[in-house]
Amino acid sequence: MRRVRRRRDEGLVMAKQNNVYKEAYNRCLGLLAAGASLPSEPELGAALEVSRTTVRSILARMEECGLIEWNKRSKLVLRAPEPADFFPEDETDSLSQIIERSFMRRLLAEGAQAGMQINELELAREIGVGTTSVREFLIRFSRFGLIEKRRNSHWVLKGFTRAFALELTEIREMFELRSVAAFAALDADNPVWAELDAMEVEHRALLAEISTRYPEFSELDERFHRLVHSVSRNRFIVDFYDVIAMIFHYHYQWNKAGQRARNEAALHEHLDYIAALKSRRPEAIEQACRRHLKSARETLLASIPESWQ
Amino acid sequence: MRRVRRRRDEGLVMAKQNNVYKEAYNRCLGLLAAGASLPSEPELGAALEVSRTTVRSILARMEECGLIEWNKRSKLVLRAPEPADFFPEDETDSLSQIIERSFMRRLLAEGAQAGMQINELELAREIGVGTTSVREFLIRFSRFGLIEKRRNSHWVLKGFTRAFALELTEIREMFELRSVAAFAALDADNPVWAELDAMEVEHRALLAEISTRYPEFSELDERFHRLVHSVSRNRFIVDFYDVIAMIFHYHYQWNKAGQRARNEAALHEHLDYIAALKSRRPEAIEQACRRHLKSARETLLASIPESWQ
DNA sequence: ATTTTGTCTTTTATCGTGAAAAGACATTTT
DNA sequence: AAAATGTCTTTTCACGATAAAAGACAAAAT
Repeated sequence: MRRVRRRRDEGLVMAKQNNVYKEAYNRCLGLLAAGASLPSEPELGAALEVSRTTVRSILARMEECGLIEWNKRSKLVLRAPEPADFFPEDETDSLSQIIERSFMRRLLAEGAQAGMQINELELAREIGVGTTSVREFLIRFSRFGLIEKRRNSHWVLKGFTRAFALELTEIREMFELRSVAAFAALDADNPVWAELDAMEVEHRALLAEISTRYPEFSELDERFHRLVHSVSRNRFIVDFYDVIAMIFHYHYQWNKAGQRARNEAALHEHLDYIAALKSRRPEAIEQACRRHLKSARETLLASIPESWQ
Repeated sequence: MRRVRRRRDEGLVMAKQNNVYKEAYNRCLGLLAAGASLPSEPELGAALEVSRTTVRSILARMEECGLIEWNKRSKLVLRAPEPADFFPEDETDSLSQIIERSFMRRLLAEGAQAGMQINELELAREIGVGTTSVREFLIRFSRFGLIEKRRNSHWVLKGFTRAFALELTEIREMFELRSVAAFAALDADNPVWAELDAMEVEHRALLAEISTRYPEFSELDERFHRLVHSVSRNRFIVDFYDVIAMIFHYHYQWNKAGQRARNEAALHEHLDYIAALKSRRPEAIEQACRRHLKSARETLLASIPESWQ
């Protein structure tokens, strides 16, 4: 079943979605509430992380919508933004996000078997995008070790198996143990200590309201481990966390059973881990690190459906 | 300066180079000498690792050139191939090889500075290929940790610096030590031992004629270390050797000074390393491994021009 | 003298297209 | 019956084209 190509207002086939503009526009609506007028174009560009070209498109539409009065340097706020002013969320996603989500849904929904062929053209048609974007996504995705290319031919799914999880966690443990070893040797005035303190506060705050806020743990978990890995000062270790984060991100999506209890336990482990780091005692650090990684590995292994083993 | 687009014989702009066919054709010429007639199409396809479609194109041209007489199942060899029968080497390279070579030449020749911008369009024009191929190459190349993408914008060169070499070798040493630890625990009937024995013979043969054959060491070195890493049975460790191999491949190209002496020393280290592995004594293995990796690291560090530090 | 704005150019992201290469299936041969 | 061949379909690879987004630079404003 072939999906109809999406078209732009003008009626012609699009070459590129203006999602950067739409996403930045939505974020800029948040800035409107902050003051009576907006800063200069370069300042806005820096704040929104887009070019001045995009900033000017945003300002032009804000004027059209009666949100601001724009005259050269003066950008007076006329009214607060309403829900209707925002672009719909699905128009602000980048193509690669759309493709990634579709691809992962497919992978997890069908219980995709190892050895299965992946067809670029079919994927592109199903998602409703060009083949180039799908190809580029698959090339980027291949570093996660889940797919492999046959020259001049299809991709092969290696499968999210128990073996994959074990290989992944083996590397994770090597890298994290190496990183925490460097942690203890850090100067007392290294800004990482302040970041660690701030994170400890966040952990305690989340733990205090765990019954309602437990879904927020996933994001905090990633930030905590990225902080630890950053201490290694090794780009390969830092980059490898992308693989872990990706797997855990989808892991959290497909395995919600017992999530609250798991997150609460992990929070306690993190607090022990942080205390050990602050003690600067290598043996205590290694022990806390190993304990947490062991339970993280077990959680991951338990989440893999039997049928994929 | 813009290079003229290459064109096909028919005079139209090409969509795809038929380099798979040309490269397989050249290899098939080697098979002609072997016997009085060629095997079946599927067998040829398996031998050359191409589809039957390509095999049939090859046979058609071989008949045209008077190399064989082809009638259904019978493919009689009429004459031995001459140098003129081969396609020129530069027509058999895949686009990604062409792009990689050009890119690396640029990187090494200009003494490319860290922080330098990389422009897809400019690269594509300079090499004489489409932007899509360059984009795909850069995405694949990014996993080597030498370049980084700015969203919706250019790539940034991080530079082949001393820091890069240290980060790379740090991981390499972790991975290789982990792999050799698994080596000692291997069953006596594991085929890896036979491979190791065969490699020891190759090492001794190369060492015996080192004064003339020393350039062959590079390839043997890669095979030896890949064998070691394969024992880890971890895809991330195995795949990481691609990064090392890539760096060392170009390292050998830009630093030929003292190559003979370096290769001879490395051969001796490998032989010690192999002897240690065969002894199955963990301490001996670790010691031999560390010693070799240390000198490999020093060689790599010494090869980095001062100006890139 | 900076910073900001207006205007214009260049590059990136994405598409549709077409030849090369792979693959599927019916027919023929051993 | 199994393998090989002939024929046709589908997919991959690579291109040029075009809107979106970034970026460059001169003119204007503080």
